Amino acid sequence: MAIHFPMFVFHSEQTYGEVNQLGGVFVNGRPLPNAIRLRIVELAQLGIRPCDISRQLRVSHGCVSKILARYNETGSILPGAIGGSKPRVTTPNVVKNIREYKQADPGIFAWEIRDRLLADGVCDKYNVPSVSSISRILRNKIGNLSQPNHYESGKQASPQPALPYNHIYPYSYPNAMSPTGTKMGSPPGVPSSAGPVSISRGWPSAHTVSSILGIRAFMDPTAIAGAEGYPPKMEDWGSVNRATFPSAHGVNGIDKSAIEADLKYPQSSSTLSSYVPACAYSPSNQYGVYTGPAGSYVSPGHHWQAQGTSLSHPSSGMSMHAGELHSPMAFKHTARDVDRKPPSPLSKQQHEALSSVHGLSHPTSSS
DNA sequence: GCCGTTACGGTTGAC
DNA sequence: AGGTCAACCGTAACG
Repeated sequence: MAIHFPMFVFHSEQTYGEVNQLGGVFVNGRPLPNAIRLRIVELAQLGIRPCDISRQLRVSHGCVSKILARYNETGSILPGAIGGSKPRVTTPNVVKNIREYKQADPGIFAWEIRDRLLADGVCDKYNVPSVSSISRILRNKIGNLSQPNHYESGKQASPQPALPYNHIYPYSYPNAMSPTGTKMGSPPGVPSSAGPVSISRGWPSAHTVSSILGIRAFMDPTAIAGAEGYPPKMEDWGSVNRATFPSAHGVNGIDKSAIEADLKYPQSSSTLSSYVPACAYSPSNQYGVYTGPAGSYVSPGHHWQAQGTSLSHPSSGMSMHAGELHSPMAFKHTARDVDRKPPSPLSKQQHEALSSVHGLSHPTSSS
């Protein structure tokens, strides 16, 4: 077979990505959209084989394998935390102590804090933060104590992170819909200034979930800001896991709002916790949808809706409703496969699952 | 043909 | 402010 060059897709709609051997669109270095991840797990739970899922969703089998393995292990469909580094000296305990010192004496100097960390035995001479690190901690993690932010106030009460890593990290999806439903006009990589919320970075992507799924939320300031308005802190990574997720809301059932939240902020929404427990999350993992002609994972304008199957994790008993993945993928051969050689007798449910993926729209095959 | 694993080129974000 | 680096990503290829 011919050598396959990943095609670089760049749309007039300001989306881009590459096309894999299966015709699916992906963005190198970035996780698949949660919608796809969810679909993978969903189909697997219907008994559809990974190889078929791979073909159906046009995701490499290695990726399907990885996502399913992770799901089986952690119960989470979400990708891991991307980027950052584990704190070397800025441990939660150190931050906590610094906060206390600062609260007790708002005028305290960084060097005094440093001395106190040593004196109190919080740190030893080998791991005590530098003065500059302390300054950064004060600036970035503690901020103005007279105006405690949600994150800190929320976190303070608990030794565990209240949230996973990234609930509010908006990418500026070039083709993402603005809160008003209008397309963002910013070119890739250029933070949009149109919205009330400053988008920290541009994320040119063909995976704009918003366009695939019609999710507005990536650009929705209120959604982006979430309840906290602050990103979770990296130092909590180590303890961020399913056990740390509050299960208050989670009745093992994830409803549409949860899915939407998921799509918006992959790991952060507490509503997600029941099925995305394991995320140590990087704020940035979400991008959207695959709009490339080759990929066309989801038809723009559709909203992700919970209407189909429910997802349950064997080990946790969690379940979720999967939204329908509107994917005008070209299932030329998949339809054939199903017709000709069902991998195994598919149940009616399985057929429905597949057809929900297949038959949505025409293969655009515009690539 | 299926699937687990891994090299690779890429992104991310705390330090 | 900007570079570093270790985390992650999905694909492609191998066995």
